[in-house]
Amino acid sequence: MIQRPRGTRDFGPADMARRRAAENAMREVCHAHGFGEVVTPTFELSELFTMRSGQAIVDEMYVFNDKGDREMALRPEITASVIRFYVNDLSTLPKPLKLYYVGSCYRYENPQSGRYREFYQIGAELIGNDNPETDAEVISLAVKCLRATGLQDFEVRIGHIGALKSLVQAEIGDRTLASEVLRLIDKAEFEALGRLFESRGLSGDLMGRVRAVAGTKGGAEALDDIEDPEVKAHLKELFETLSLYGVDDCQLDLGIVRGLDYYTGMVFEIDAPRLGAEKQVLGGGSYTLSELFGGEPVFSTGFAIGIDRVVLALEAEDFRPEYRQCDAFVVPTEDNMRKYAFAIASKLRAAGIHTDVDLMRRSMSKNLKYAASVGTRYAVIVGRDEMASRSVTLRDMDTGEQTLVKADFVVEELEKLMAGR
RNA sequence: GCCGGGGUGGGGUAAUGGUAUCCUUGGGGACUGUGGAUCCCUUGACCCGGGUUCGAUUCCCGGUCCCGGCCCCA
Repeated sequence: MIQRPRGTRDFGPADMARRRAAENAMREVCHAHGFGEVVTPTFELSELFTMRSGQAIVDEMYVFNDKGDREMALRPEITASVIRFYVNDLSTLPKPLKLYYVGSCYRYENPQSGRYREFYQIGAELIGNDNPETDAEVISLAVKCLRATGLQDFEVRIGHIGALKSLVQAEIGDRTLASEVLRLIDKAEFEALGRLFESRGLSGDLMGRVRAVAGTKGGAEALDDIEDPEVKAHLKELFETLSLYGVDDCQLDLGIVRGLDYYTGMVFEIDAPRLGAEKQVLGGGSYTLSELFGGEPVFSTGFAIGIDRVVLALEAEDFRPEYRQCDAFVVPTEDNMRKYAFAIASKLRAAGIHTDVDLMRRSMSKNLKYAASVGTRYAVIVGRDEMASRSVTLRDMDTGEQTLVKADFVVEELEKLMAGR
């Protein structure tokens, strides 16, 4: 037996029905917001990702040399590919350019709850601006995607890198040191931060100001505590616009740095508290990447949702839609009725009704048992009597109620019955 | 990379230093127009490798995978 690779999963029909339901709900919301789908390669030149995130991430990527000795990597995320695509081919499209994507990503990490080596993301990028209404559009899209899946229990935290970045970079000339400080702030490791400040002879006064800014969090009322006037005005307008979109209950959290150098303004994260250690289901913010890949500088705002974690969170909320393989199962009562059964099945299928028919040459009772065990809603029984009157018997598998209907109207009758339930 | 807990048919389980229990599921049959029942038959398992032993599924070591946590999280 061949084992499945570590950190990967197989999904059966019932799992996929649930996953696709969540995915399709989110796709619909993206389209409703005017975002168009893009697909980019599953693997890229590994340079694309190291340019963005540094050489260190090679350890956490699936990297390999292809037969032409090019260094490739399975994508660990999709934003870089989308921006590469934009810079290469889409940069002359009218702005704002609104793109979304769905796909698998790969990271060589140790699997645990909600963390896999192959996982699935849906994300969106709005290319062209970083003003408050753009941020609101993107956050609102993110929240509505999650709501559309049926998820109820999640927390939106919104921050702005500008506040900390400008403070730290203005006070610390050394860029490396500054980004180290930002990293520790992101981790909320204030003891380590204190030690760093001490060893590098930085003033305790700055430390206090950093802590004050990073500790600025709370509901919309906390917006008044923001010192940086530009950040305050930006976030105030953002929160107001979000409210117009019906997105309230967002938390302000200026401690979010998202561990990255390339975010430039608003950053946001969404957690599903019912999940375990890996409870973040979404991360995003505004950034500039295009010039890194050789394009004109342009602001983008985007996010990525971890589909796997959304599905886990839905399960934690006991949201498990019923899965039905088929709506109708055509049952011949005896062997010489099988051809009639195929004709009826064909008619139902042509009408788009999810239909199964006996292929095992089983007896009527075994067929009914099979139809019940796979959760079919209606058995369509065809036999000598039905054929004689050009009819079929529809049996509701839950109630046992049966009706004889003309074969010519079987589609309409079934649709009527299904709509009535 | 590190730590803890696990690994018996497809799923769920029991026992055991002498190759394995029960339930469920799958396949078939009886039955023959509602038995979606009932009865019968049947397929199918000790994660992998090494060690100890006359003999290992059981004990020991290593690996692997799963579950959870740390680190990390673009």
